[in-house]
Amino acid sequence: MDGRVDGRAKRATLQTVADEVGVSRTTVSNAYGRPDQLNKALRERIFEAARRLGYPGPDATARSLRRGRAGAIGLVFTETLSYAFADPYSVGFLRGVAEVAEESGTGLLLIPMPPGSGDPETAVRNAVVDGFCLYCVPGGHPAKELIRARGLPLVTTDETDDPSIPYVGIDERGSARMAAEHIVRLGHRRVAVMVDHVSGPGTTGPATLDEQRASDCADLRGRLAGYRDALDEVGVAWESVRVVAAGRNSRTAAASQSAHILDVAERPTAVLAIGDVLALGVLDACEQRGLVPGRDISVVGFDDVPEAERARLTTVRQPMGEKGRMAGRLVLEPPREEKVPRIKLPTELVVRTTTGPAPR
Amino acid sequence: MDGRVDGRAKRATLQTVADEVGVSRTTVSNAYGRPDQLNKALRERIFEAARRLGYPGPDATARSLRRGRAGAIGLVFTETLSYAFADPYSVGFLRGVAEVAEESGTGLLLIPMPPGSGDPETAVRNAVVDGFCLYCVPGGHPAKELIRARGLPLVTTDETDDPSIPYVGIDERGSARMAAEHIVRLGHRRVAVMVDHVSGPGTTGPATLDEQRASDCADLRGRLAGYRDALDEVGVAWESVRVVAAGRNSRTAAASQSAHILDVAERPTAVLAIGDVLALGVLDACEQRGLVPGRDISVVGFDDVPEAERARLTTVRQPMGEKGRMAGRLVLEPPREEKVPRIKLPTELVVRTTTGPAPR
DNA sequence: TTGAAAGCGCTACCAT
DNA sequence: ATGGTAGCGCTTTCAA
Repeated sequence: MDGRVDGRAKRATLQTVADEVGVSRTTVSNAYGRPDQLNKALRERIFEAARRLGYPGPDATARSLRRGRAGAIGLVFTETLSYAFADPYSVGFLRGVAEVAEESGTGLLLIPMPPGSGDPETAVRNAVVDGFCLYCVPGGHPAKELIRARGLPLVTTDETDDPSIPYVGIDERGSARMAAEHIVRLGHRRVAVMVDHVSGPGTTGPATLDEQRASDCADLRGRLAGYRDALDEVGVAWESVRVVAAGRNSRTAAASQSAHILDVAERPTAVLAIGDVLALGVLDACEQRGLVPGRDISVVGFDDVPEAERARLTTVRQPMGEKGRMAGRLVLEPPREEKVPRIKLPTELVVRTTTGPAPR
Repeated sequence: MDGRVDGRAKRATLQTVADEVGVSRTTVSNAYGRPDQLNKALRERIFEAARRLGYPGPDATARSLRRGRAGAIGLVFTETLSYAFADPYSVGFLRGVAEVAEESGTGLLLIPMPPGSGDPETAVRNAVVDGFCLYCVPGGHPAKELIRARGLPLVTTDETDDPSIPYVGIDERGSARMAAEHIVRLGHRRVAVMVDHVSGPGTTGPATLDEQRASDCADLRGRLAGYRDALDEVGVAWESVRVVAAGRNSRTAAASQSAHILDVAERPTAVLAIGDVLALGVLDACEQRGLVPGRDISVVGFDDVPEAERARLTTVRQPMGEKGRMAGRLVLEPPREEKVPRIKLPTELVVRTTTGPAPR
């Protein structure tokens, strides 16, 4: 019957103000949204009445509903926001999206969707947005279908997604290959790989081949395949490559799990990390052990986060900001063509001082 | 007349599906929102019809309007999101807010409101949120009034704000004083201060007393006052303290503006930076000049960001995450009491190796 | 278990 | 320059 029964407090509305001033709702609405549609004096009178009545201005939700525009784009994360913010790579991507959002007066709705917490369906359903960026949402994640189902513009940054979803990213495999080729060219043959996690988050230590293949993260699989490509080329069997999971994408986690790489007989001479944050952790571990990167051991990262330069880390640079900007634009102004955009941005090997010739 | 004229595409709605299945809107609504209100078979039939008709599920905006809940809390920034994300301190705060938001299935709407870009009024008015966190919004910023006017729960982290706004923060002045007292106790008397900016962003170099006083950022003024307290105590005239603006809160900016501190006759023996990011920049500049922190010059930061530990930076630790969590909670469940909460979280001086006795 | 009615608060359109 | 009308798409209450 009456919405008020829902427990909402009675509040002043457009109508209240209109009645008070003795004009129509339209006019009050115009006072806020189209100042040029009424004369200044009336507008002032309306605002004055609004103040008196404690009318807070047009309701944002109602306005969105009527206008058919939410004024926000949704960023979906499957990790906790805490992690998302913690990695400078993510931050770079977000900055990119934010830039284009800012330009069009659009907000960014962060939609946390970590494994245990809450119901992904509800989170997606209730998000008041004009489109979504899927950001590190693994292939099989339930959120993906829900989001598609909402029928809003959608962009993903995850490589092997459904080809019907617009995509912006990099050539994961080729880029990883560059990193590994660099190492191989320097003569390294005993190589280890550091990843965040293969199966669920939290799993640490060496990962079996099966586990690697089972990873739900396409980007990860792509990078591993790239490493493998380069190693195959020189006859290094992938089975001989120890793949170690840090458990999560954190510098300290990587440092501690580095024990599985550094403290073993026949220590690898090179470590490929699938992200700079992990690589920096490996470097920390090296330092603790008195190993000099570039001389005693070589370390290559991925991303080229700001901190990588300071650490003189050899890494693969990907244009994180540009990725974010492209993704943002694609959501804000979906191309009308039939063809689904699939954009690959260029990457580049940045050689600094953490890599050097393989020690004999 | 007809809303469709607005240019919106015709889409399937609840009603469409209801008609197709031959039930009422209520029943379809229940199928989505209250599964226990109808039998399984009917629910399936409804979903099936929805699929066939391309009905994307209940519209989030309409649902929000009807329910009176937006399902998001607004985070207002007056800098570009790019900067906001770039500082680990901000990130720590955001992580805190995110944590409590996640727990209650609430999203975070980032509302960019940088000086030049777009209209703050529009941004605030259109934000579909249940409350706001004001985050580094200077005292006189127009956004503040607009947000208040919306009448939603509101929390600020900026100290000397309107006392009618719930506040969570730290004792800026006392904390800064701790930092300066530490320096003073080590015998330093020639002291410089590094700030991000006093007046508008972008102003760099030494700042006059008038400029310092005119700063619109209460936190900054509080910290400067704290430094001054400690220096006054030992007879160091504040006029003799060179306050240098980096122009913005960035490590590289601080490094380059450090010239105004390090490359002058009678070089200061200690530098107080109002944030760790700036302090790290000062350290970079010291390194370039071959100055050893803790021996040739002392540097103190503020915040205790993760990077500070790695750099062995002496600093004032503030609980950024806790600040965020408290702020989030205060917005999500505004206390019903009359008294406006004003929470000050504890801080702590963390002495590492960038400070040492004043060189003679 | 299902449905009819009653709006949530607003803005676009057209007419005056 | 101002107003009347007609919904935007949904959920809730109450009754059947």
